[in-house]
Amino acid sequence: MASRPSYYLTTAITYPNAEPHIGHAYEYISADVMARFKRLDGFDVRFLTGTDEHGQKVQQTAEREGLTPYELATRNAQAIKRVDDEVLGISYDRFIRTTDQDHYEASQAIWHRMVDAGDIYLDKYAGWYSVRDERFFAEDETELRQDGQRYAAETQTPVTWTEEESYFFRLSSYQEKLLELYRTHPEFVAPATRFNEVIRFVEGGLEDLSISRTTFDWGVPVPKELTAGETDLNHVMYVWVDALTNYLTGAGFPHTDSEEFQRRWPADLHIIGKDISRFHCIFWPAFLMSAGLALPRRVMIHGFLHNAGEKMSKSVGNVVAPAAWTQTYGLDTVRFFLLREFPYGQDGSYTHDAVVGRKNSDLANNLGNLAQRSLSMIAKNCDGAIPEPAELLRSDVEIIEQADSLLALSREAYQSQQFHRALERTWYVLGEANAYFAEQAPWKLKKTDEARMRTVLYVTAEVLRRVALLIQAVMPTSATQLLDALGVEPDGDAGATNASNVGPRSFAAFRDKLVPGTPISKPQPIFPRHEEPQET
RNA sequence: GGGGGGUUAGCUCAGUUGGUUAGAGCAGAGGACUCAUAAUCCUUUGGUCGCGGGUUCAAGUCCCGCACCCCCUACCA
Repeated sequence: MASRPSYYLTTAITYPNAEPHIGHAYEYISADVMARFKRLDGFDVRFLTGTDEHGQKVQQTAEREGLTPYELATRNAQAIKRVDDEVLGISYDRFIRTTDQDHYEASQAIWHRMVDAGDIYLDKYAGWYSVRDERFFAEDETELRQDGQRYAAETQTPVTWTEEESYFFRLSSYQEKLLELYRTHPEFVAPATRFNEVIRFVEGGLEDLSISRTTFDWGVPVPKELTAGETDLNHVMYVWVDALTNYLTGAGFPHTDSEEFQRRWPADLHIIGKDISRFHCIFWPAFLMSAGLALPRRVMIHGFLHNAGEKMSKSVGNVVAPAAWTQTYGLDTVRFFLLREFPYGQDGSYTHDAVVGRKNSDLANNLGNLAQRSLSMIAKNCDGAIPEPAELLRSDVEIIEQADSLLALSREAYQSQQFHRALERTWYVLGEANAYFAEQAPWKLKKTDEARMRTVLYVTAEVLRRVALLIQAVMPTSATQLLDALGVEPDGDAGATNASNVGPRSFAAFRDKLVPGTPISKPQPIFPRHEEPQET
């Protein structure tokens, strides 16, 4: 167990102020696929997801609804967890809440470390504040109008000069260190276009960062022993200090000597959306450098999903709930579609026709039908058991070798989260397998050369087994059904836990072979075509 | 305003350091087969590579200009 390499990955934690939509599901699913793939590949995986519950908005919403902030956060966190559990089948190892007790300890501990490093100081945050927008604007983002009042150019709201006591983090002193990090670790952020934006931003100069608030109290308190003698005000941490630290909490911080922390930190992968790349690619490594902690190995920034090219928004009314999709198309289809259709890291535009196209063409026709036709022939013509192959011919060896190549190719693609590449190549091989099957025409061989027929059916089943192993991460339920249908010994859980590290359904068994004589049952279609609901 | 990216078949996109007749999938057309989920296989229609110049023996691929589209330009999560 301990000898297996660790793989620690995280999603962003969600701010629980709205129902999760398909864009959230995209992040959870892609991280889940990554986690399952690594577990199936023998890694000791830890997969963290959860909710970011502090901040002024939660506090205000709670007040409006007559709840305490914690009650509101709990209610909404449960709604998100329910989507993970009941709608999307997310195999997280811990659902972390930033209100968890150990997270308070972790947040205060990293703050302590940054103070010890001399990177935190008390000052005043001053700027043009818009009460209506609840945010500050820079001088050049405002305009003085005829009425003598200053307005925010972006939102047209009046602003007033406001000074507020705040602790600051010496971000400015990390500019060169960050650039050095980017230079020496080109794999630290992907995709490259996002990374370039980050680099250019840092090159443009960094100002110190305000990292505490005194105007509300729903947050992790800055330890009193650290503020004594400096201020009488109660400071809570700026939410991003608290939020980012969840990744450390999930690894056992602040117990840096613990076996858990030693094993899990640094994280191998943070999966995030493009809206929060700055926090993860600039602030986060700077905080960690200050705290004397190792940096995560990679930040992967996924794109946003658009509904038929339009941004999802409540006002337009085109927001898709994950459950609406899984009910319409099926969970495995949704998972497959999201990873196959869009290059990970780019924005994607979905339509009903696009989902149905993938479901019918890729799943039902190319994969489902190949399984159904080959397994049906085995059930009817081979005494209902995996047949014994005769000597393999060149064409047999070639298709087996193509299937074989998919493991290395998938590993490489997953290593850089190029999910679509792995799937694209897998379906190319399935196309080759369909051509092989048609060319060999086992239904004709049945009348002329039964031994050859058995060989063709065996080879086809063997290709299907390897494909099924690999796609467990993407479509755990369907792939499990396919492996069942192929008579592969039941084992593991399609990557849901480390129980999938070894055994006949792990990647360790990729080059094993189907055992002739293993009985199979009469096949049932695993990937049905899409049926439009009856119009009435 | 400044910086960056994009514009290739009906649709979604690949196109390496410039080099022979510009590719894939889906959709469309024709044929084959009948094991299979009206699935599969074979063949095939379809592109002035946004527009205009330029460099070069040779440009989708480099340079300049133009037109649209998108992203970034710090403290809302």
